Amino acid sequence: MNNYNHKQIENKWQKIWKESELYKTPDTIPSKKNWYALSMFPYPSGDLHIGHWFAFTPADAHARFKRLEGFNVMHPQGFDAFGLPAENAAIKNNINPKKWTFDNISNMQKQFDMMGNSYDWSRKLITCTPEYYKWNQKFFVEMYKKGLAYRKNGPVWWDPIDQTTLANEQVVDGKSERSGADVVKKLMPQWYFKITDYAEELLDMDNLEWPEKIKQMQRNWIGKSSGVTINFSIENSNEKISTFTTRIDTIYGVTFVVLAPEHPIIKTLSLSKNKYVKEYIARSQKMSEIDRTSTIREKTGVRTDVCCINPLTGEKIPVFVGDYVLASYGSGAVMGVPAHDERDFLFARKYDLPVKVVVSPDGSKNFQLSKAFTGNGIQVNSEEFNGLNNVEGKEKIAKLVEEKKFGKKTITYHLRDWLISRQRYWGTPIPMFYDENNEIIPVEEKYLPVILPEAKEFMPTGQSPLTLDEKFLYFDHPRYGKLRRETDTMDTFMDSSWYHLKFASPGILDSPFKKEKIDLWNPVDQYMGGAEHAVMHLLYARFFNKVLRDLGYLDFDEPYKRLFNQGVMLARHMKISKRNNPLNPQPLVEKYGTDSVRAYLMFLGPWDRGGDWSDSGINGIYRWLNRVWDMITVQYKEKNISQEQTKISIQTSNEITKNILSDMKNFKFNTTIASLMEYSNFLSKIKKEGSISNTNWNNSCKRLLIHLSPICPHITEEIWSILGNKKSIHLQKNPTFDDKLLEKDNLTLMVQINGKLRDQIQVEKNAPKEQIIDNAKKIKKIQQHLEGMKIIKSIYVPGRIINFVAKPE
RNA sequence: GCCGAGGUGGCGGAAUGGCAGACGCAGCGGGCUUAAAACCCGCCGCCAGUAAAAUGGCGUGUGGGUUCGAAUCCCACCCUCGGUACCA
Repeated sequence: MNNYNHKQIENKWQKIWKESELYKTPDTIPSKKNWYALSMFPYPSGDLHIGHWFAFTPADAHARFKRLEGFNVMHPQGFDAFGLPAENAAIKNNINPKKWTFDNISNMQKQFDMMGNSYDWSRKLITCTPEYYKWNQKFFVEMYKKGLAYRKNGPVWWDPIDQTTLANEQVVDGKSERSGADVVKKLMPQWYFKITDYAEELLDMDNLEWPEKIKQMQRNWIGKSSGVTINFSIENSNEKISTFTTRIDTIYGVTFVVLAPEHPIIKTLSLSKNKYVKEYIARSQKMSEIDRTSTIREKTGVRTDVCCINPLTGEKIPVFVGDYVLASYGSGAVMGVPAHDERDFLFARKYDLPVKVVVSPDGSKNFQLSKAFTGNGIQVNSEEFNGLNNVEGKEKIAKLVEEKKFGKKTITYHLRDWLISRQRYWGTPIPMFYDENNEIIPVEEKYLPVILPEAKEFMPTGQSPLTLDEKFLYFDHPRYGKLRRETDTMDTFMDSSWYHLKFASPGILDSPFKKEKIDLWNPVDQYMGGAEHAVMHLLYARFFNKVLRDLGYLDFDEPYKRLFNQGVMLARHMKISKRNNPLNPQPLVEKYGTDSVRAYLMFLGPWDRGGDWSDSGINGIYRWLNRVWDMITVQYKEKNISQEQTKISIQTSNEITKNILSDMKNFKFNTTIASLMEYSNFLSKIKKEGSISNTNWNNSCKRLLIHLSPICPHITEEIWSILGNKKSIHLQKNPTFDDKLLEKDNLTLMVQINGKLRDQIQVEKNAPKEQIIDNAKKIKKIQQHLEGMKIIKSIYVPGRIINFVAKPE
């Protein structure tokens, strides 16, 4: 028999699978249920590195496993092809972004082939093609007509390196998530999607089988908080300052009110006539957003010339401007309660403002504070509410505020509307016209797609490069005459918000997708990808699903039924250079083969944990696959068939299958492989002895191969065909197990004294408790340890342990 | 600060109330070989003990607790990673 030649085998089978269209998925197969296995599609950056392998090959193994379980599995792949890197490459190397993107795609697709994944490439999609982005545009127009897309002049995050605007989510620590630049706020007209309309529904994730961690992150991001909006009237004015608070129970403790520097009332009341106020506001606007939002920074502010009135007490309260108050949250103004809010406490101390305790932990009025007391307690100094628990106080005071029309209960969210427009070239053109009065006219469907024209100039200027294209910019409309086009393009998260639908319905040109096909496959049964998309892609896709539902395209509420996040593959302590790139899997594939690389990535540890990449240890996997190859391809010879070994081998086989079926289901590839290694070690011992029949041997080998096939699809397919099987191993069914066969006649029980292991004992399956305990007591070693002791209790847990609790006599 | 995950041999990790360290890497000893690689066999937590064994003690970040019994459950703390942060 030949030696294991991974290179030849992998080439051979990849070619055969392609030619026979083994992984092409029909929409339905009678008697099979559909299963949609989706990996988050990649950005075509140029090369697939080991991180991509870590994301995609275990996902493929899981999809293959579902196939063995008897599902009709669709496992598609495509390219998230719009985005900045293409444009940056264009600027840097003077390459056409389209060419750059498509070159990368063809290169990456070759690398994808090397992985041996079971992709149905007939469903491939590339988001930068007009056939795809046309539907972005159609959806956009429909959303506009429903009031879900709107244009607003607003303060937006501006990335000075990428020269474009960013959504809230794309700003991390005051820096651009993409470029790393310090972002600044700019006032510009922008397009938004009204994701906030769906905030409440997005919070409902009870029916999602997602990691709790991701759900929690989304909940935090949406940031629901309920409280009361209460209005403070201003002395000698008809204006009111409305403030939002979650602690209406502390209303009697308000000793000042703080406005955000951007608060509109500052203008209305001409508060900046006061030169200190004017200077303060000017200074805070110059300050970078990172400095302003730094929590370590001292809270500062400036006193204005006006006072307002606490509607409940009638007290006169000074009004400040302070940059620790954010214009974009709540109502842009807060009531200052220094006794019960950390920030207000620091502010009050700095400006020597009174601190009035209204909630006290023990109910005493003269409770002394060294810092704010933010816990629950008893209302004091709160007029008619004194003596109440503040939780109750909160309810009662809120009721009073509503009755007296001082304000009303309010719910606010941290979530802001999704900023969708980008002043960049390589994206979906936003399908809108403007007439001479700057009135917005959506592009009619017959004029879609608005084709992204070829461009020559990509230098970021703050305006979309499309502005420079006169031919694109103006349109002679039969009804409206000469119209100017919108030149902004869409955020690429638009593309990934519905791509999973397109996979289910490929090749359709007259509509985004066919509903009958969508319903066959969606929602996605198993979505797999990195946790870095927890609050962006995954939230947008959920929002978009609900929008499409409300537009009548879909009937279901959520796009991804189950989600699994693989961990991050780090490459620390390693220099990445083009010549010697430790992240490039190609040399490993050359040396050990795809199957070894796949198995090694899955063997490293739990998939959701990730780890520091190192290839030490892959040789162990390679050696093992070689042993499996030799063991099965070299003829088995019966020698002395033993009933005992036959029984053990059947037990072992059943046990292994039971473990593997459960581990594979739960993405525990590492323990699956460990079980397979154990099984092959066991079989190789059997082979040396020749102690089971040929039939049993063959069945065991088949079992091993089928279990291994999702992880190592090539070697298993080759051995499978060497064994004479005509139909692909990837079209087989999982081996089964029988719980009855797992029961053993004799068990080994551990014997403990006071919880310390002292010896073990063989017992018969159905032996009575008393007899077992009695026998255990008689063991020599146990007797030795019990010398001078008295057994006060004997514990017997069937199938597990015996424990004697003993004391000195 | 807050939310979440985690801390186990030289390394990756296994065990989620009952044999700690499965499986593998590295290492050590031996076989095969003129030799090396490959391959095969054996050993491999720490300390004490022994000619070698036997054997005993200790041991899952730290300290306490629950339990006949804890890596696993509870409390407090320390550290690492991920997320988030003046959200009123």
